[in-house]
Amino acid sequence: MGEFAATYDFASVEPEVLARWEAAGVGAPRSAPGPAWVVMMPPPNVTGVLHVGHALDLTVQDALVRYHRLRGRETLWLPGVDHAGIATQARVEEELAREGLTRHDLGREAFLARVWAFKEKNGDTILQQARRMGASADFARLRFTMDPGFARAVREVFVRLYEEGLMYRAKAMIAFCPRCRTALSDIEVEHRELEGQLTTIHYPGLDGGEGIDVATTRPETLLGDWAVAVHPADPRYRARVGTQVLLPLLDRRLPVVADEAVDPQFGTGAVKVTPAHDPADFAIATRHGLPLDPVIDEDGRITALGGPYAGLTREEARDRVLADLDAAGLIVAREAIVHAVGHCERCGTVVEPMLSTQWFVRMAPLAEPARAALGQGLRIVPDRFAKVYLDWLDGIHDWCVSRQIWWGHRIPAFTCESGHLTVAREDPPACPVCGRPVVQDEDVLDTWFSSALWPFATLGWPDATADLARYYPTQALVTGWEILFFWVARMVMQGIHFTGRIPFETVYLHGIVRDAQGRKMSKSLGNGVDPLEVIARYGADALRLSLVMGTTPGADLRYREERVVEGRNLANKLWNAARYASRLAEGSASGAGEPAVEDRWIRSALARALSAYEAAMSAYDLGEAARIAEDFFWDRLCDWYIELTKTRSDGAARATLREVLTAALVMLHPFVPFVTEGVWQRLGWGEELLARSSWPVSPQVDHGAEDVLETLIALVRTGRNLRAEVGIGPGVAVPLVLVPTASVRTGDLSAIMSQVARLLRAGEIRVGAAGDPEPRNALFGLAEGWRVYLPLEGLVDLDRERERILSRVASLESECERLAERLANPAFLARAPAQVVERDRARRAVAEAELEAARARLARFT
RNA sequence: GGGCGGUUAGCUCAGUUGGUUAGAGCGCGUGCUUGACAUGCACGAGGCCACAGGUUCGAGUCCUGUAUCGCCCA
Repeated sequence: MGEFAATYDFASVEPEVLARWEAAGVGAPRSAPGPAWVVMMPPPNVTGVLHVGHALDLTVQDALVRYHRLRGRETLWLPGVDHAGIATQARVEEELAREGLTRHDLGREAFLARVWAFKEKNGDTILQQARRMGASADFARLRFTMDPGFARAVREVFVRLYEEGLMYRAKAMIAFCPRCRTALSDIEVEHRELEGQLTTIHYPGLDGGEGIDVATTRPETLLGDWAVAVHPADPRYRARVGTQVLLPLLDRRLPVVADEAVDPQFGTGAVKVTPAHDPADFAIATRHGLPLDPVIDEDGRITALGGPYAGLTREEARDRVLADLDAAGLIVAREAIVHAVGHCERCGTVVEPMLSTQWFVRMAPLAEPARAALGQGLRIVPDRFAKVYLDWLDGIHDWCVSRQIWWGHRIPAFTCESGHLTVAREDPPACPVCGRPVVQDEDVLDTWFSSALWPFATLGWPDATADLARYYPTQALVTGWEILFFWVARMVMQGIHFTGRIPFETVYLHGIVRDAQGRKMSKSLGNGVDPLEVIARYGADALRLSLVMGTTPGADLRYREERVVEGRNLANKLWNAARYASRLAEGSASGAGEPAVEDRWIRSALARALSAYEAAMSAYDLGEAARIAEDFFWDRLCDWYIELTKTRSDGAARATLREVLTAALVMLHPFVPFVTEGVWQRLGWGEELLARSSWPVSPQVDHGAEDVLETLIALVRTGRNLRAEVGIGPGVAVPLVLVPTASVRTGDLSAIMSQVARLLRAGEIRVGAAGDPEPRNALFGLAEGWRVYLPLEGLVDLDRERERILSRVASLESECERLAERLANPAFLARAPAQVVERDRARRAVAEAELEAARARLARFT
């Protein structure tokens, strides 16, 4: 490995480090005692390219897995790809459309061959990009949700659920997307508030009756009406229940029925009943034995039931129906109304509620154990999502899992001419009941149905494999909160049902990455950020750090380039600290090993940083851990420790720097793996790979050294402040006089005096005794109870200096007053914890001593 | 309609079980070619913690309400 250049060049170091990791197989699990730490990568879509949301998800997982690897656990991060039924099929159909073809022109088999070809070509794009981000997954174990083994697991699950009565086929109201041309589950429908029109239509009475006015937001569905319903207790309509009215435009006779489900407050209190296209209407129709014929087909067009309107789209039909009603004088009123309209979550098309025969999973029996799992082995981070999870389980609906597309796991259900239904693990050659030929169900399963098996089907289930025994259940599942229901909850249900184990201990939910203005990234806005482009400009470490820092679990975060720059700067700082350390190591050590006070202090600071870091990591607060590590490295290690030891080259200084810099590299490695590894290679201090090195042994906290350094830092800061106050540049050595007040904590400054002098660029330095006279014409400051004087004959602006001391006196006075007041309060003394009282007493002592010193200075100031 | 979250420095955000005079980065001002780093160093300015009540010896933190922005569910 090369030398240290003056600035860090991520463009050359990152690929070099990546090659080294891949050659060493860093992602492969290495046997270690104790349980393995496992995380399953949420499989990205086979159609996808890496976006910044993946980048966040991958960064979090990689940071966790690298951390646990460094802690000595056997780790497995299993990557994969999802076949993404509807999305992938749509992509290939788009390709075909450019050739003037549809999937029906090809036929099912040829079409699927084409999709597989697409998958082979594009399938691992995201995972290749994930590697470039430093993702230390075990790519040798890459899984695909349509692999033969996975397909077997999906089929096994389907058959078992069927055998257990949890999978059934039924005619029910489902949501249908006319554009995707498939049924959807209820949670794939996104409700959007839209401005619409509430149209009140007059349905004429029959045989001279007065008729009824009904209100609707969907006038076109009138063509599919089979009744008008009113509330049984509604006095306005009670007399008309049992009579008939005439459906406008089609002259169909409709009964007036009474049903509790009608809200008398809404509209006119009378509703039209379109049984095949509204869940509430369907319920009414079932109760009253009405026909259920559909009026809108799977293309979103009017069926033959609509008579002259047949073949029109829903939108066209609405316009025509309204125009015709208007012409007939049957529109009573129109008013604007805001109402929720269901849209296809994927393509945005208005979904059509439709009566249809589909496969469903009975969810209530699966939901109950998933509910109980929370708090008994399952936790969600952040925990406020626990309530969302529970609420959803409590109101769960049966899951429509059949999809009218070709790309996916085909439903293993077979019917013969006689209508016997067979659901089987192996394709039956003939009907087991009557021996006649069978045909397989045309539909495929919802992609999420197979995703729900991800944690165990990837490990070989239903076989009892060694991997399954070793790596299941897993430790964490990292994903965005937006798929808590779609994926996470269903994994919990299926995991418990089929393995008897909760599939992961912790669900870590992160937010979505928004643009700098807080807007969702989208293709139409063109505000998306391409992670690869960011990596090309700033390096993968910079991107990773920007995604982890300044974020909290569950909260959305804004992408800001400034933060990426911050990451790049940290990488450069790490590089340069290592560069300094390698230079220090070059010459021979002068003198041996008694550690100086700053050596003891930095090790104490390391102890504190390690313990805070570990606590943050176990709380999955990665942003906090990263901040702790960065702060230790940059503030404590670079700004103070290295500066304090620049004149030393003794054995203790070298050993200490090596120890604390190593620890800083290890702590930062999960977040910025490339630069830390690159630096480690060049330092050659230990293990071949930092990624596989071991966790630092924590030193002891050293209170004595901390007290001394706290004083040192305060003195230096105060001195620098005074220098800056009068604009004395670093070229001028100034004299310095330190005089203790009654309350100093560190009375003996001899150990640090030369350091203070050097960091302040002080010339002559004198430590006085408590009673010493005040120097004349000196700048005055206070630090940790010490009076700090810079005697600068001729350079002191007397008025300004008096002003400054006056303001210091004022602030000390208010502090003393505040503390005195508090300490005089009997309630405070009686109820506050003893240590709080003690601490405030000590504070008062310091403040009073400083106030006295400041007043004395003011009094003698000339 | 039900629920959740945000509101803290010019900007983006931290702030653990209530306990110093509320922090960081960026930005801003001033000064520095200090022998790792100007992708850097030092010093500084900048906050009625959305608002109003309440609990408490003590509230950015807990409770109630209001405003406002966003999200989820129906």
